[in-house]
Amino acid sequence: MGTTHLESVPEPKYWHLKTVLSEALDSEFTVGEILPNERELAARFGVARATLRQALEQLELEGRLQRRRGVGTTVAPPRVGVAVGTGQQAWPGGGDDAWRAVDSTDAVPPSTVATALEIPCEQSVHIVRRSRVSHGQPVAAELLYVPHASVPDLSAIDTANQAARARAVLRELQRLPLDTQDRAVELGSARADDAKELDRLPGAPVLVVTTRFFAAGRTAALSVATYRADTCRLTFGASGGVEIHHGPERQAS
Amino acid sequence: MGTTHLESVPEPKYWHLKTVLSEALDSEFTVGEILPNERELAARFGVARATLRQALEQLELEGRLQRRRGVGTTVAPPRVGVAVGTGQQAWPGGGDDAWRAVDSTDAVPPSTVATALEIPCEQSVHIVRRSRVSHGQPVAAELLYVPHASVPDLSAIDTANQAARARAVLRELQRLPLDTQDRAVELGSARADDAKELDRLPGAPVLVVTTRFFAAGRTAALSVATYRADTCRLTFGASGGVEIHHGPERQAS
DNA sequence: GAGTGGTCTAGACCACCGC
DNA sequence: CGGTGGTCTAGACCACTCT
Repeated sequence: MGTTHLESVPEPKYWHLKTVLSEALDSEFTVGEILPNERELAARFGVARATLRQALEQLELEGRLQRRRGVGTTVAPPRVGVAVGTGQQAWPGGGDDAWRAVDSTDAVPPSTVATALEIPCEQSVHIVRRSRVSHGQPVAAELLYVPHASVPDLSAIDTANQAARARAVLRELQRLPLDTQDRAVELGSARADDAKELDRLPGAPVLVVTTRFFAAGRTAALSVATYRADTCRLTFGASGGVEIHHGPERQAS
Repeated sequence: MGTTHLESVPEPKYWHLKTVLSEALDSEFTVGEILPNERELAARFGVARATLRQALEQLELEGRLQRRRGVGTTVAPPRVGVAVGTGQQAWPGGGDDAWRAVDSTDAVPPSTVATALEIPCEQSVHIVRRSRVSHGQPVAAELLYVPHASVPDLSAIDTANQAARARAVLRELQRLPLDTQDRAVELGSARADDAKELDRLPGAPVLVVTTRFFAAGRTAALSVATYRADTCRLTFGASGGVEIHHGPERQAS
């Protein structure tokens, strides 16, 4: 009959495209190089632009590409390892801290945060915004929620200078004896304000790191940090982390 | 003059749709409930199906929805906390381990893995496959790469019984004195085989946890575990983790 | 077989960047 | 201004699951 159903499970075009592009990136392109534009690439591969974009989207998700509106699509450098937990427990804002305090406000947190802090809903807390830069690129934005009870001696603050206010909250926090902390990592999408800070579009994939700080038998602070998922590899433990992934794949038989 | 440019920055339709749907999920739906199908939803909101799908995709990415071909779209339960690091260091396969050994082969690993293991390219290693189930759902698939040098006493193995072979490798590994380990978490997309194991489509977003085990001054083993990003929240540290996120958002002013 | 989500097309217009 | 990626449309067909 001739029709030896070669592909009883034909893989989707965009999936095949992704593989082809991925191999081309390994062999024919260098980091930072700009690719042909989407319309041309689509024509070259004989697919609709939407299909090509589906492949590009995945490659961007995997940190292989970087796309910027009005500019073009470039080959991304390998993900930067970003140290998240050094092993020992520490308050935010300590000596070797990679963060920069931006400002601080006093507001009612989302109800989910209030629950985690074990405080009543509608009760306001200090909200410290911080940002983190690595290799010249913004990689993370953080909201640190600190109940008033955790920093009782914070008084007569200069409300005008927001950055100073933020630093004052962090300084007061250091004086508490830190008991333990725990951490969770999950996938999320960037809210509008985070996206702006991370130089991405709203909805961009981010890794959300939630850290709870315990002191004096209470939850003394809660940090919600959103990292750019396309450019970051979060590392835990002593050393710098592992350099793995995407590369000429040789499948285990 | 009536045109007081209400929306000088008109947010995209799919973004607005996502917000509307998200609020509807909070108030009008219960976990497990199935939503109207995509064609109907698109008609109801007066948008093209592709646009609706863009909103659904994001909600699925955030763990709010679960979509299954041939079945429908359902409201997802909150993400399950999955303990990844207990704080203390331990070999895989130890007593309280949540993993199930599947099988083991002997093959040449990808070059990136060979580099991390500090072994020559083309040198074969033990590759142990394991899978992890939580609340009755598969949540992770792992490939554990073990150089032959790390398990020298592994001899006369029953090559027929793959699962037994896997357990034998893990057992031998326990006898090594573990020095340290380090860990990295990054976003990836599921390879075809992982996707099958995780009951997802290829390309589904996953959290890739790479763990390096050091013993006797060498990298004694390397684990690459892929977790379903839509259903999992990876927790580190002692307790079960934090329950945060997506919920009626009250923005800090 | 009926109904679902997944893929794909060929177009259009918009928002943004750099010249 | 021209060129880029981002959004959106209205259709079509396919792969899958359930009954």
